[in-house]
Amino acid sequence: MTVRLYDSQAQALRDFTPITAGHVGMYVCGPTVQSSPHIGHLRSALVYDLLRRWLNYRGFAVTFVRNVTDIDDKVLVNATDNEPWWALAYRIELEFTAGYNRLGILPPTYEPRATASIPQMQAIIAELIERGHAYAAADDGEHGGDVYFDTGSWPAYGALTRQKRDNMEAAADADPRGKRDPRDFALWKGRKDGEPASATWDSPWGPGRPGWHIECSAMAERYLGAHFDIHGGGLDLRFPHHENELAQSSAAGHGFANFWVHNGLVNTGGQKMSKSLGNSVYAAELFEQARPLVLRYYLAAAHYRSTIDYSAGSLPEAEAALERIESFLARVDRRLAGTRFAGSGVEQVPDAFASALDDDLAVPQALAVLHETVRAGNAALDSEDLQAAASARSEVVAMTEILGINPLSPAWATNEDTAARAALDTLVSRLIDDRATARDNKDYAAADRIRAELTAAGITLEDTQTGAHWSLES
RNA sequence: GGUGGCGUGGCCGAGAGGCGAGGCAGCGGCCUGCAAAGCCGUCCACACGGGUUCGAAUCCCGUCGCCACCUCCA
Repeated sequence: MTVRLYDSQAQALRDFTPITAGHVGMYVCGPTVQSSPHIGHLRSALVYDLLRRWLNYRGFAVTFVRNVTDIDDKVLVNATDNEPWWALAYRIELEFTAGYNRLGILPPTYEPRATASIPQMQAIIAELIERGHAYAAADDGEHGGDVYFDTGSWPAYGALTRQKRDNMEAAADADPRGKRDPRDFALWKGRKDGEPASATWDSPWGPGRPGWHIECSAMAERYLGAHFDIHGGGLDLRFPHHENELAQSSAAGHGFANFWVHNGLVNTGGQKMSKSLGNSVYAAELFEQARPLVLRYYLAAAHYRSTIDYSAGSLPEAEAALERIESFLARVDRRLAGTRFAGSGVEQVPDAFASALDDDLAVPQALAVLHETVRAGNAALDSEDLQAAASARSEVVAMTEILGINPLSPAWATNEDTAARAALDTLVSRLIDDRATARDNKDYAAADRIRAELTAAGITLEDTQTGAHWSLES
């Protein structure tokens, strides 16, 4: 039962062995809080939530760090006179947190903001200058204060994405400022005219702010140590962000990440989402279209490394698949109520499910096991094999619990599930009784009229051995 | 120019040398007063052309098409 993970740096599956037995340190690049969360952000966070839950289940104590990049070019650009950068950053951060919560994504062990680790960033920069891998740009009176990483001084530069420095497109840099080489990247950005004092920190190289890449290096090391187990993030961060993190941390003499994990992106219409195409799918509209549980199921269902192509039909399909699981659980609990099988026993996960997740978090195969168990459970109910039905039930609960999609979990309950539902039940039950009477009298016309009325109102009836059952059409 | 990925049945989406993943939709049957739900069956796919092999969707070579990264991006 060894967990295997695909390490993007090795470009291969590797057996996962933690640096410290029984413990896992995991760093995931969180969002730059510059604009509202979209479907891709949700997927990324969810992927690492699943990995974390699985490592947890496998007995590892996981220290999970996901940062908030609250100071960066984009944050400053999107700030306005009415909303300073720090207010914007916090407002957006709250949107992300709300989205994560709704999807049942567990809060990280630590969620550091970049602005709270400036001294740690400066310490790494100083170390890099000391070792000859970084330089302060020549002060031409305009560009003073910048510090750059000297990519030419680090032969391993390009190791993560297997690119040779000589082959890198270098001309795209519109503003080389004080760089010695266009491929060098900023560790420290000297304050520019017009930048707010609140976004400026003192440093040995003059006032300014940190570069994006150094933020993650510093926060990862601050909370997990110089050598930790897993570094995750979106595939699009591989280069330059992660390549740069790796270069600067290694050049500073730190072991850094043992495994690099990258999640696939979410496309729409076969293309990546971008502001210029205007095809971004934001979290807010997704939550309008589907229950959070459905959204979680949908985003978790594809393998974490594959690209998902989101389309209008995606969520209804996920809804249908999920309803199979939900209706089985409802059905089995109804049947088992009052029997000696009620209240499931040991909730264990089938071996096939566990080995699927051990194998590079193969959620699709794990879901196949889940659906097969649901079918077996339904078949057991059909044949009145309550023992088998009860064991299918406990397996289903255990599996969905690990994936965070247990429909019975209180996390998914809404307020309308309580008071309003009870009131509705009183009314619907009366109609169901009337219909039962009609059916007893073979007055099917009257019975069907009642059912049609309920259907029109969005209520579905199911006749079962224990009488008619109603549910709201979702 | 460099780096990486993808092309699977009506749709979504796994797999990765020999047993028809799973879901959705469709069709047939069972059940039902009729439905619904459920179960059983059915729909035997892997871009194209070569090759290796007893056997290839899976490996090799080539071709075509699509995408991503190399510039801010989960």
